[in-house]
Amino acid sequence: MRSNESAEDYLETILILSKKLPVVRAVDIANEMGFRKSSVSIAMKNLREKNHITVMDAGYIYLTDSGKAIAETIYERHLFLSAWLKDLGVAEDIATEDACRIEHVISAESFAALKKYLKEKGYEPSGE
Amino acid sequence: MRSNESAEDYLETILILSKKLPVVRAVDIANEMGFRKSSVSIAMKNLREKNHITVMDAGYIYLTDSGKAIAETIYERHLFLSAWLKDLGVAEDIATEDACRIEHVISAESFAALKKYLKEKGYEPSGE
DNA sequence: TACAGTTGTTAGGTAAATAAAACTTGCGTA
DNA sequence: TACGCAAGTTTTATTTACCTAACAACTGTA
Repeated sequence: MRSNESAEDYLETILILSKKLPVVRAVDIANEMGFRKSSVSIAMKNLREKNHITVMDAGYIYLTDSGKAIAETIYERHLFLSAWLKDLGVAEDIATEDACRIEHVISAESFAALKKYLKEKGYEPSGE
Repeated sequence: MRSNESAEDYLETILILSKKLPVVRAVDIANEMGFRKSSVSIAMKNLREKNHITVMDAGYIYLTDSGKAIAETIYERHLFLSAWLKDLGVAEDIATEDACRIEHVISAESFAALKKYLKEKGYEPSGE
């Protein structure tokens, strides 16, 4: 249903992997997300055409400014949303799963309101 | 992306229309959701095959017990989620749009936690 | 050098959800 | 009765996102 949920997920995964690995390749993304290499290959072609990533000759994938902006927006939502759910008493794994879905559909306005609320409560998510 | 988001939306719309109209027809659903009659016709066929609705000879659409259960679950989430967002200071129209999306992706566990939180704050959504 | 393993791409296919177009059916009214 | 409109269905097409299978290119090692 959602417009760019798939692309957002790939970009977020690239951001997360780039924090863990020296370089990010298509196969790393496939392993992380549980998709086939062919699916990742096509997704990377789409992200390249939209100028959200650049791919080196060796196959190393880097976020462009626009790709990084999207990835960081989604990742920040993920951190705050999972924190909010854990704050409500939800188990960590379920909070994480829900954050993975809600992060793609919540509006900027609603997220800003949640972030303000959490910050007033003194919460600052790790990983920021 | 989600498994049943489309079916859930149709069922919720049927529930809401049944509160407003004496009978619910496919064309009413099409008008309410902004989809074509053909799309609704195919969606109703799918809901019929899953026994979530029954359709009278005159074209009147009724929820079965299973269809009503799904519709009421989603609609309850809608009411609480939009209330939560308004409580956080989000404008009503945006809170409603966000609730329409989040209601399909939040887990039962997380929703129960939010509901408990809102009830402790004394909130009881209208329309329940 | 030859072979095996890894990586990435391409081609073709499937499923879900919606749209467009053409059709049937039924109803009301002139 | 005949016309016209509203409602519903069917068929075909499109888009998105995934799959499998086949293959090319590179790397390391025997």
